[in-house]
Amino acid sequence: MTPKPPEAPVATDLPPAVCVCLQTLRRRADFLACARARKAATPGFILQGRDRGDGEAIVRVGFTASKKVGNAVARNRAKRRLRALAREILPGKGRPGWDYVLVARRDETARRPFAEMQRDLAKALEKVHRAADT
RNA sequence: GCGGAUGGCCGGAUGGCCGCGGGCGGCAACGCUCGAGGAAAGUCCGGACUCCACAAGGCAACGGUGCCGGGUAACGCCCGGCCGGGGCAACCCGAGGGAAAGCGCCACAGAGAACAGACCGCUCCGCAUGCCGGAGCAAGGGUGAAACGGUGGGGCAAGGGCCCACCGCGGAGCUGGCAACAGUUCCGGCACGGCAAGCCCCACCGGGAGCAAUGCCAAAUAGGGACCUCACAUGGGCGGCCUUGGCCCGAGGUCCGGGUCGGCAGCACGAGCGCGCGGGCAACCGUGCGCCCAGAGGCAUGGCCAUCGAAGGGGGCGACCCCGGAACAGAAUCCGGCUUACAGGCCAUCCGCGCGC
Repeated sequence: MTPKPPEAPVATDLPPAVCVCLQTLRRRADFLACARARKAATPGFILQGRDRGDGEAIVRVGFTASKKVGNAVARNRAKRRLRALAREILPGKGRPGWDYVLVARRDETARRPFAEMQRDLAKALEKVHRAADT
């Protein structure tokens, strides 16, 4: 057990004023469009992202956990961790007008320490954004 | 105490911070409240509910069920009983109607496997006394999953239901039981092998598709119909051709019907759950009181932390200490079952053995 300073809980360094206007992707076409765009792989998950270019400022996010991840329990748990991750990071680090998709990996998505997954997502976002800028 | 049988239950706990889905209140900020399972699983049976078809019923085909009685909305489920088999016992297992309607099959071995048959044999007779011929027999040996009744006695040349007793089998009666069936008496004569999970026969049951069912509301765009107004001017088309006349092809408006995206309903108050009482051996039924118990549509029930923590490891003579951290698994129209998966634990009843009193 790593003793953590109690005055530094994880969620308090969120930007307080950001409107949490995340929406979830609902259409297969949106998922496919993201899959064809920018990608960044991390040990716990794969990030896909693209600029919709429709002028809307909202950030949208989708989650994918295929049968390769495991049975229904494993898939649900993976998606829940990814959802929790997206809620904490994307309102601060995501770009307005973009869609993101987080793809779960077998075992690692459920097992990797959450703090590392948070760092992974921040780095992956930078990578995807940088690739889009050049 | 040890070993076993059956039935049932639980299957991580508490708290903090940040979140998610539904409901309620509020203009809002926000607050309150509820939020996975015994299997939510497999989708194997039975229903509810919808739409389609047919509506009385009968026959045929196909599929299913199959000891008896009860329970239930219903079932292939459950309860109680019967029969057969296993176990010292508690108890467990069994698709358990019909093979004296018919067809088919019964490998290998064996003489012979279904309206019997004679390999080794047994007995008698004959003589040419032999590895002979004739006649009788099916008890004994051997094969097999199964051998055309079994055991004992009489009888016989040797044998054989040939005769007798008992058992088995079949028929009739009586007694008990709602029944399956059991017990018993008399009679018969040995006539009747197994498989129905091969076909079949008999009895009973069964329309089809499914919540992405189905119903309602209904935008833009394109298109359909009715009416009104304008244009009815050029042009085109139609009635064989020409003239006159008519209709259609145009624009605008109103209305109607179908209908995609989308929205709403179905969609969670029910064959509901808990406790008590009554009936019943039980499954279950009746009744009183109390309760409201997930409801999404990219699919909520999560992330992090703290305290505690079963199994399992390791150390110690020991109290105890250290490591370790929870099985199978995640609702999608809803119920009743079945089946399958499941770390570990708890409770109740019963049986056998041992010890003590």
